Amino acid sequence: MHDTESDDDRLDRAFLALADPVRRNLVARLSRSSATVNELAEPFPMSKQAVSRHIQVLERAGLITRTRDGQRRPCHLAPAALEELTSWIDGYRLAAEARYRALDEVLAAMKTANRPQEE
Amino acid sequence: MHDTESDDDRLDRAFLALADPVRRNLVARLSRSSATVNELAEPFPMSKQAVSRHIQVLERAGLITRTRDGQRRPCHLAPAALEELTSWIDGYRLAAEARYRALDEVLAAMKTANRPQEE
DNA sequence: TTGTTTATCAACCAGTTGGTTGACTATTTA
DNA sequence: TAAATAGTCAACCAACTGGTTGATAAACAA
Repeated sequence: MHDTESDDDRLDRAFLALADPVRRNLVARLSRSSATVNELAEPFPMSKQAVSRHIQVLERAGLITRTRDGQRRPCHLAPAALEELTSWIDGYRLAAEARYRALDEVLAAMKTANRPQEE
Repeated sequence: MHDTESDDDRLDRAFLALADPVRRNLVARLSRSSATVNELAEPFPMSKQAVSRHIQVLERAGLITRTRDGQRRPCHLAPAALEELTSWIDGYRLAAEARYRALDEVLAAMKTANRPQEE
């Protein structure tokens, strides 16, 4: 299923999944322990169906996995998927920071070169 | 400006901003160097207005800043905002990983306790 | 001043998201 | 078997996204 899905699609779904306070709250909750739909839905002032759909969004994004335990469908956080996101972000963040540091050095060097005789 | 905005709102905007391949491409481009709207729009098969709006989404999310240079409005990546996102994710990722490691140890201990005489 | 370049604003439209309620499946329990 | 529990599916609706085109503002250049 979904053999031909691009990295872009995966990142789209993952970042979109995190762009909602309810779903981020679910991620936070699941980082403490796995939980069922009912357990996850309980704190929220909305229908269980709405929470179930939020869970599906997280699952399709690969951020959580689900197992079967009788009639329950426990949800488990998928740390590896979270790690992919931080890796993506950090690649560009570190490149930009390195560039800014290099620019600072150039500016510092120019400043020194312009006033070689000062203190 | 915007004194009464919650962390949730900021994270909503930032993750939503990254949940689009065009905007992620802009982030990647800006990690190499700052650039104007025209420069950023050039590679995309869409109107300059559409790219301008993507840039506004990134700016409102705090992921980029803009300066003025005559009639140009150069865009610059904001590494600190990216770092906030990785921090948020990593907090929960590391908690989950630690919990899973602890569970592995419990399971390993139970296995050993059940078969104390087996090698 | 006149015209060119850079960038944004406004109106419009198709598709998606996030909530609702009601019906349904599947599993467990009496 | 019948009834309760866990969860999903389907239809509906308001709000938002992401693209379009046309008009506009602001800074340069002639």
